[in-house]
Formats: sequence, C-alpha cells, structure tokens
Amino acid sequence: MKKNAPKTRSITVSDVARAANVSKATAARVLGGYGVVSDMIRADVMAAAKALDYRPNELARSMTTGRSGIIGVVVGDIENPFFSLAVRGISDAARAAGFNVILANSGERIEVEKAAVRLLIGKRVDGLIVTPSESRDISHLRDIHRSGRPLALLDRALPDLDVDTVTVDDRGIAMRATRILADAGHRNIAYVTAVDAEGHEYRDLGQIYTSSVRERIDGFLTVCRDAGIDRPEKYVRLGATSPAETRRVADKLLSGPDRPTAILASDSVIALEIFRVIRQRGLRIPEDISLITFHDADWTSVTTPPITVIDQPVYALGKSVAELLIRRLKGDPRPAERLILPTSIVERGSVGPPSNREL
Amino acid sequence: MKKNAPKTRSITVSDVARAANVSKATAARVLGGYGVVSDMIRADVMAAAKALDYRPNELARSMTTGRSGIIGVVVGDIENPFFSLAVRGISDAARAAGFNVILANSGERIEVEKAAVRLLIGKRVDGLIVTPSESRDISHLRDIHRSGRPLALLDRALPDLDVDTVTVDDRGIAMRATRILADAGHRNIAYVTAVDAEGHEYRDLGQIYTSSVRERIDGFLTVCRDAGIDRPEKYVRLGATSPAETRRVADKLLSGPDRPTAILASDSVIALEIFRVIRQRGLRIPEDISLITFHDADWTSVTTPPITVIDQPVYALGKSVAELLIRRLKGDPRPAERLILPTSIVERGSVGPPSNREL
DNA sequence: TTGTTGTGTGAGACCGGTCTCTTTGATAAT
DNA sequence: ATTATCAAAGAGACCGGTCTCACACAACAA
Repeated sequence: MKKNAPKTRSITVSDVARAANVSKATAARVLGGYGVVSDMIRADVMAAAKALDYRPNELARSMTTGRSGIIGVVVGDIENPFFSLAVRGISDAARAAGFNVILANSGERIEVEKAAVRLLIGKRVDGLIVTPSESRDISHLRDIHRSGRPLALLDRALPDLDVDTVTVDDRGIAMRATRILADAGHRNIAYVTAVDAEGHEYRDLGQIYTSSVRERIDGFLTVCRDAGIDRPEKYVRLGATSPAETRRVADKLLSGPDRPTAILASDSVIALEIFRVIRQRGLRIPEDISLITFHDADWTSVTTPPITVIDQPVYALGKSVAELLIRRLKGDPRPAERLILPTSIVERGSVGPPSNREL
Repeated sequence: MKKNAPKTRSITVSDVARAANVSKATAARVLGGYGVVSDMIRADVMAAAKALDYRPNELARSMTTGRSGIIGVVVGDIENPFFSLAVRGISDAARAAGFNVILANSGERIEVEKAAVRLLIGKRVDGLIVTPSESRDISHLRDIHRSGRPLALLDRALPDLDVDTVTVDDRGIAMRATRILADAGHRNIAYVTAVDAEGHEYRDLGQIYTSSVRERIDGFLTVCRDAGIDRPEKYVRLGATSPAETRRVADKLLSGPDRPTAILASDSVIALEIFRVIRQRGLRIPEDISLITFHDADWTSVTTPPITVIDQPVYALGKSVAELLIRRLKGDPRPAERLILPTSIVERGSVGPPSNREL
C-alpha cells in the first residue's frame, strides 16, 4: 500500500497483462468478461489485477463498444417535487437494469433544453428521456431519433413524434376536477399555470405549446362551457413561472371585485404559493375560495383544511418511461408505445360551495 | 436533409477533414478550438462541419484529455427535498462553470455508496461530491483521493479526511433548538432521526456514524443536561428510515404514558410523518406537544400552526460545495477548506409550554 | 498417418478524438 | 543571396479498451 507513484497514471489492461505474463488480448478477455480463457490463466490475471488494484476505464470501454450505460434525462426543474419524484422512479428503474442516469435541468426553456440534449448526445448516452418544454420546436428531438438513439417522452406527448411516451390523461382528469368545482356550484373558476405565452394573456389554445397543459386547459374549458359558464377563458392565468411571479398572478387574481370562487392550480409549487396568498389576504378555504391542484405533494395533506388534489402516479410515470426506454435499448423492435397511466382525485377539504358574496 | 445513411455511423473529424480537403490534424484544431489555423481554412472546415452536421464525440475527447467535464454526486436520497434542493445548487454552480452532473442515490446504504463511487470513478468523472453515509468505512473515499480526483463532502464532515467540506454547525444549531424547547419548560424532549444503529436503540454517541446527526444529538443532549434533565438519551429515537418506520417510531413514542411533550425531528421528511401521527392521535400542536424540525421544507410554513424550523441554507450548501470542488478542478492548490455555513431558526407556531398532564 | 475440428492465446487494427513532432513556405535579418 | 525565424499545415503516435483474425496445438475420426 505504498504510494510511490508520483504521477497517478492508472492501471491499464496492458499493465495487468504484463504482470500476469499474458498478452494484452487475453488479459482484456478476462477483465472484460468476454471470449474464452482457460481457468488457470483467468486466475493468474485476476490475481494480477487485484494486486495492482486495476479499475477498468469505462470511458475507453464505452468508446469501443459504443455503449455508455448512461441514460440522459432532461426535466424542467428537479427542485419541483413532481420531477424529483419522477427522476427517482427513473433512477430506480435504471439502476435495476444496470444503467446510470445523467441529469440536466432545462428550466422549461427551449434553448437550454436543446443545449442539454446536444450535450448528452455528445456524451454518447445510450438513450434519452425528455419532458419537452415545447411542441413547436422539436428539431433537437428529431435529431436524437435520427442519431439512432432511442428517445422517450415523460409527462408530455408530442403528436408529431412517434416515440415511447408515458403521460396521464390530462384532459380527462382536468375535466373531472373542473366538474367537481362546477358541481359544487362554482361559476367563476380560475386555472393557473406556469406556462407562459406571448403577451402573457391567455387568448386561445393555440398559444399553449406544452401538451399536458394544453390538454388540461382544454378539458377545463370544455367542462366550464358544458356547465354554461360564460367566457371561462377569462380566468385562465399564465406565467406563474416562479414563486414571485405566482404571487403576483395570484394577488391580481384575488384582488379584483370579480375574483374567482375557485382555483385549479396546474402544479403543486404554484398551488403552495396560491395557498399562501389566500391565507395572507385573510380568505378562508373553502368558505371564500375553493382550491384543487395537480400533484399530491407532501404539504397538501397537512394543511388546514387539507387540499383536494389530482393524484398523478408520478413515481410510476418515471419508472414506466425508464422501463420503456430500457426495453428499447435492449433491442425490442415493437412499435412506439403511448402509455397513459390512470390518475385519481383525492377529495379532501378544500372544495366547498361558492361564497354568496354577490347575492 | 435526406436520410440515405442506413447505418447511422456518426460524422468524425476525419470525415470533416476529407470534405474540407485538409488533414485530420487541421480539422481537429478547428473543431477542437485549439492550436493555430488560418482564417481561410477555419472557414472551410466550419462550412464542411456544418454541411455534414458534425457532432464531436465527447467520449473520445474525454479519453485523450483525461477530463470528462462531469462531476459525480452521491447523495442519500434525491426524493428528500433537502437533497433535491442541494443538488439543484450543485447543478447550477456546475453548469455555470461548464460542468455536468451525474447523480447517484446511495439510499444511505454504505455498500450502495461504495458501488456508486466505484462506478463514477470508472466513468472518469473529474471530481466527486459525496454525502458520506458513514464515517466508519471510508476506504472508498480514500481511493478517490488516491486516484488523484478531487473529492468534496456535503453536509457531513469526516475528521479523518482532509478534503473540502461544507456543512452547517449542526451541534450549535441543535443546541439552540433544544434550548428553545427547554426554555419553554419542556423536560421530556425527544429526538427522532433516520439514522439507525445496531439494536435500533440509542445507547451512546459511539453508535452514530453519521457526523451531522452525531453532532446534533450531542448538542441536544448537552443542552438537556445543562437544563437539569435526567437521562435525556432515553428519548433519542433511531431508525426512522422510511415513512412507515417513522410512523411506527412516532406511534410508539406518543402512545406510552410517559410520552414526551416536545419533539425535535432530524429532517423534514420525518417531521411530516410525525406531524401526521400527532394529528391522527388527536393531539394538538403546540398545546399537547411541541415540534421543531431541521430543514425549512415547503409544508412547514403552511400547516396550522406553522412549524418552527431550523433553516439550513440548503441551496447554498450545494452551491458552495460545488464551487469549492470546481476551484480545485481548476488547479487551485490551497489547502482543503472546511466551510461552515450560518444557520438560523425560524420561530413559528409549533412551540409552546408543555401540557400539564402530570400535574 | 493424414485430415478435421475445436480450443486457447497472441498480434494488431480500431474507436474518435488530442497532441507532439516534422515539414513547408513565406518573411525578416544579415 | 543566404540564413534565421515563424506561422500554418500535415503525419502519425497515443489514450485504454474491444474485437477480428491468424495461429499453435490437442483431440478425434477416417
């Protein structure tokens, strides 16, 4: 265990081969676990490797085999519990299959997402899992496909891209949630999302390039209209991109005389901030305002009252998409699959009849 | 844009060189951005590269340079908001400096941690950031050091290992928190941690091999003893390793006749579960039981009452440790630094005087 | 004995970059 | 005119593995 090597040049197959008095090829066979070698020689090589504390250089290995054993993952923001849980699902599935995960944040910005994808391809990841932040510009995703690497989509589908995709039925579940609100008697229901658009004002679905959110808004508006609500789109609010922005949006929404009596929040980070603003303004849930949010985050069950949520199977979402990708990595030729995971609503205490302020 | 290449062999420097009518070396100089090349030739090569849609193979590049541009990170559990926020800090700092992050979960299990470290070294990461799950067996960390790669420690210090380390003053802050409880009049204070030990029962500090937790328990016991509390260690509870286990521990703790009047939780995941159990048992906070937790997680500010927390600068913890590591990667020769970030307590509404049950 | 088959080993090309060393030709100095 | 100097380009080794191919030798069948 003496450390007389000043330059830490690492031990290579050749070094081991020399020590074991065999050719480089033979040592490589033993160390790499391929080809045929006699038991005697195998033992010799193993002994030499152990004595020298040989560690294979995965980089070199990847270069010749073309396989890196790494799955690249590009998500919007790991800090968002939705993504961190999904990533957990991905990692678990990956590790179980002997793969590693390299993670990149896009911050939901398309240029960052593109750069991340380019970088991961450069690193020769075996496959990629992406939550595409936009459906408009997907050239980089096409590139992945073209480079021969499998791609799988998480949480957001892209109609034009025929690849393995795992999502939930966003439209359907948004409809169910909205119906709960409408059935409770609400006529002024707001939908708040982080997605932004030009002008920051909602005009129509064509502005929304994040598939999951478009589906949700579509479902939301459909049910509102079915319930005879006039111009429900006036309560759709975009651009809750950060806690500060969310607070601004929520403040504006709740300050006017025609404030909504119910809010549907597009994710738990937004809902948390809305909850705070509601509290801060002295409003009560559900007496003054009802609230439903996507994602059954930790905090939603411990507030008073606890929040009614759309319980997306987030961990399973990540796990499934990773499994689909890995199946493809192993050469499965089946056509691309579009998995839609079942989602439920956990009714807790944040929905009530609308306040009779206007009566 | 035609796709007449059936076998997707990627474009290499040689291909570009051939197309631009220059030598491989010259093309490499342009593409790799090193050495000197005349402007004319540079333009030719760039044009050829663009025409062929050349993408450098980072793997090959890493192999010759010995640098991969990747920082390996091994944390206990990304799903824990503490770690996901810290990882966010690390990623941000890494990206700002042009590095990427490859993430591994240890699940706080030493064998998994070792495997992860071995794997990351094999992948030739430039440096590693680890939250060591144990202080007993750190041979794998010594190996990193010996392999010439810098190592930095996050959240947990290792006295025997002289490397860059970023922590908080766990002992001091635990003392402050405990004092708040003691000053409020509590004599039966419990400390609940995820760390487990042989026998699952706390006996003495020597059992605890996670430095941060040992420090905290030490601080906790010191203040208890100073306050004249008899055998405070009888309320130290180990092994809250999962929500289910935490619930078991909390249930047992709160069911006996000598249940504590205050609880100090070692992390927010544990605290959340304890909070639920308290609620479920019909106990009130802070009337029946006071609660303080480490980590200012989302949910702690929106409960009723909101929870008093130890606000660790988690994002900064991650950011700092990454910056320290990157400084080292860039060849800074300064001796290893041990950074201790300031921590504060956010007093909210979960601490009150003890219930007078026993009077 | 000769031919066939098969097993274990060695030699060396190869992956796609980087980098050192050499060569070339133009310009400056003598 | 001759030589020194230098910028720009080319040739080829190298990183540390994998993998193809050739070959030696043993066992077996004819």
